[in-house]
Amino acid sequence: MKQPLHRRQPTPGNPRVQRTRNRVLAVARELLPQVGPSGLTYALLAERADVTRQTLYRHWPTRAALLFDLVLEGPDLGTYPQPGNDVRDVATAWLKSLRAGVSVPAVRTAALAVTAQADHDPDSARALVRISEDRYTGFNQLLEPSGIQISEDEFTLLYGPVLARLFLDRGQVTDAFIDAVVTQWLTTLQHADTPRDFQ
Amino acid sequence: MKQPLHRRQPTPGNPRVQRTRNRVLAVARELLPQVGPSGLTYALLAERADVTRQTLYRHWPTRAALLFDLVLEGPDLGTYPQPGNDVRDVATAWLKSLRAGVSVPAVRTAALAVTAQADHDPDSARALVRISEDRYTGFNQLLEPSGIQISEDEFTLLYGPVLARLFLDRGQVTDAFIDAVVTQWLTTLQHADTPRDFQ
Amino acid sequence: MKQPLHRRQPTPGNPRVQRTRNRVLAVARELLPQVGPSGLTYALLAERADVTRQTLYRHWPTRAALLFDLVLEGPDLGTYPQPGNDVRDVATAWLKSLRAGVSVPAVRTAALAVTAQADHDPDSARALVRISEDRYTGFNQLLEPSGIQISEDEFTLLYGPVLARLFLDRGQVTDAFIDAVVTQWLTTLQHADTPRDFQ
Amino acid sequence: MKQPLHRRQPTPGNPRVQRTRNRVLAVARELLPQVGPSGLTYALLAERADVTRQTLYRHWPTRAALLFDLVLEGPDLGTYPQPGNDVRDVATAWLKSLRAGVSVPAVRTAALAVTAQADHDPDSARALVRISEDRYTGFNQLLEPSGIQISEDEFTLLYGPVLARLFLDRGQVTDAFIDAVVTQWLTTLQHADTPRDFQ
DNA sequence: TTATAAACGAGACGGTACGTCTTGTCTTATG
DNA sequence: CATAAGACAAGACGTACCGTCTCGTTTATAA
Repeated sequence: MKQPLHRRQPTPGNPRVQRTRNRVLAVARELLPQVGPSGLTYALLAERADVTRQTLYRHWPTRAALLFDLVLEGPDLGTYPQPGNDVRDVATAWLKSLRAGVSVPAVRTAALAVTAQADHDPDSARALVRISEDRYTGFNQLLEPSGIQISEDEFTLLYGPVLARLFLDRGQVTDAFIDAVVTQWLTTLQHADTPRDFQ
Repeated sequence: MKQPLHRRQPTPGNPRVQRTRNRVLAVARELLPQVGPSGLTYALLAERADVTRQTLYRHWPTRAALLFDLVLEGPDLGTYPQPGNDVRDVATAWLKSLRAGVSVPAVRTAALAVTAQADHDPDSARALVRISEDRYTGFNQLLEPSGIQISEDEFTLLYGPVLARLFLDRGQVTDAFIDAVVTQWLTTLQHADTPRDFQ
Repeated sequence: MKQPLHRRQPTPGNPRVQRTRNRVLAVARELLPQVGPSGLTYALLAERADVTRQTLYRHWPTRAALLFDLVLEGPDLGTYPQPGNDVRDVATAWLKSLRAGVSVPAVRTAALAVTAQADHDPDSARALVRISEDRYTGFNQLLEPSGIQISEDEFTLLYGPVLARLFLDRGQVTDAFIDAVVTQWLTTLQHADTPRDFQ
Repeated sequence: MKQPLHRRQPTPGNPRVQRTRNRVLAVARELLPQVGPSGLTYALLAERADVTRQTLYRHWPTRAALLFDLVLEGPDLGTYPQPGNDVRDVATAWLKSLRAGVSVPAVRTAALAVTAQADHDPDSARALVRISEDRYTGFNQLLEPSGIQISEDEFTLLYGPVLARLFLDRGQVTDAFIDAVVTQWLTTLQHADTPRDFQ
């Protein structure tokens, strides 16, 4: 739990630095689902990535920093949802994209690890909040063509059931389930007066 | 990650054993929120509980086993929801009880830790599923006077937003938010035909 | 190294006590050469001899005590040397008997273990001296028919090379080597005046 | 008894390594006679030498390895015997040097410990044999000016009584005793034909 | 093209925790 | 009521990982 000394991190511009960084992250992504969050030690990662432990510390002074990068720089999923004016279509596409993202093992494991330690690690907590907000903002951007913007509470009503099913129930998220979520969620939007914040 | 040898655990009947067990769990509950899941080492716990590490291993051969006990034998919350025939009242009371339970720091931390390692530890995964099912069954029992029974999908629609708000958004769950969740959820129930499973 | 509490030892007369004692010693004799002196733990011995560790502690409060018994109550070798008036014959027979005794693995191992800790364990030192004196006295008794009695120094000159060869060189003690030792030793006796002590 | 993994040992050239190594050996030499062979735990040694246990394991993966170093790198005794052409003088001087060497408590204790476990530890056995052979070779080198070379059996006849007296009888080795040993030993040499091997 | 700064490899080290083992004592239940 | 079964404290074992600190060597950028 001791905070490591904050040394100067490698300059991101340097091509050698990028090479090292990308190689390590790739290996980490491959390794994480195999060995689990607690098994992804710097010792193992250094050995597999053909790098010195020292190099890892230079790039990611904290294990949390490494996990952030794994979550944030998840592999491109290609099917990023497009903006649209049909709210149902946008919400459905977005939930499916969320489902896809969380299904990538490395991202999934890293995200859960960050969440678990967020209560006792301010950095992790900050990262988590930032990710949440990014998601929220991004979704509202997708909704712009429809002229509708939703509140944070409504946003939670949308994605909450999906993530709960995946992480907590450890069950499948079928297309039917997504449909049900969206259907229910739309009724709420229709019933709501403006402003629709539940304070 | 190596699975420790499964030695014979202390006989639960023995009063000496119970004394030790309770004392350790109490100390663990106190310690966990302070030091975080990774900080709750057997070394520290042994020292604080005035017990040998060996004794800890006898009682909980795996760290996961200890975490289970922390989650399952959470402190009594007193306000356990009562069965009733008003679905809205039952659901609201149940969500508030869930909120209360997850607000106990030790339970909260332990639950998150178990969740995080469930992907790579079958024991944790099993425990998680069992907890989920217990919650589901318990809720339906509360609903019995109303003559209504809900599906697992509907159950997820109910509690998903609340836990997502707590764990992922790391935001507050206000009474108003709970009301909104329940209200939306009730519309789904009313719209649904029988059977209401979303397959 | 802590000196164990000295509890009351079992009464040697009790047949049950003897049964236990003999069984344990037999198992220990079998075990010792297999696992080595440091591997002969009370835990292992108790398990193999179907006895509680407590019982072992009652019989031999100290590990050294157990080793003594193993050395002193070595198995009967049958060919114990007979007294005689031919000094060469007696000495040769005695050396061969010594060689035989030390070749019993359990005795050999136990004796070496006792020797090694004699410097730091007064009990072991005392036991060692006693064994030495017994051997010395016994040998002189064998010599009585010949009318010759030897000094301790002369005794050491006789058996010293044999034990050195066995324990330190870790080489074979052939009959020819024993003959050479005895021959050389006899010249010393003949040259010596009376008293033949080298002070 | 399980053979510890043989990891790479520190590079002997490194001055930092030598510093550590020498400091530890010095402390061990001081400690060994005080606490005995079984009391010289890595835990104690690490504490006293202001070194981590891990460092000890890096340098001496086996306790036996440490003991070897203690025996082999015994402190210089200064009075190492000189070659000569008077066999009696050389033998006497060599025995006195042997007596001196074995009187150094640390060497004495370490040597006995190695001997005791030689039966069950091949490494110790090998080390013991090597030490024996070194002594034998060294003695014959001292004898070179005299034109005489002795067999291993004759060598054992020389040093056997001295070490037996010291280790087994636990008695004093006086100058007179050494004289007696040498005198007897010389008669054997004179009587012997060439070659003087007792096969 | 060469200096000069950085990133990196190699590896020793102090710490801390792990999971296991043995020891000697003490407690509990049982026959 | 004595004894086995076994829980416990104490502490060593051998291992693993962490975070730091040299000290050389390689690589990239700037002079």
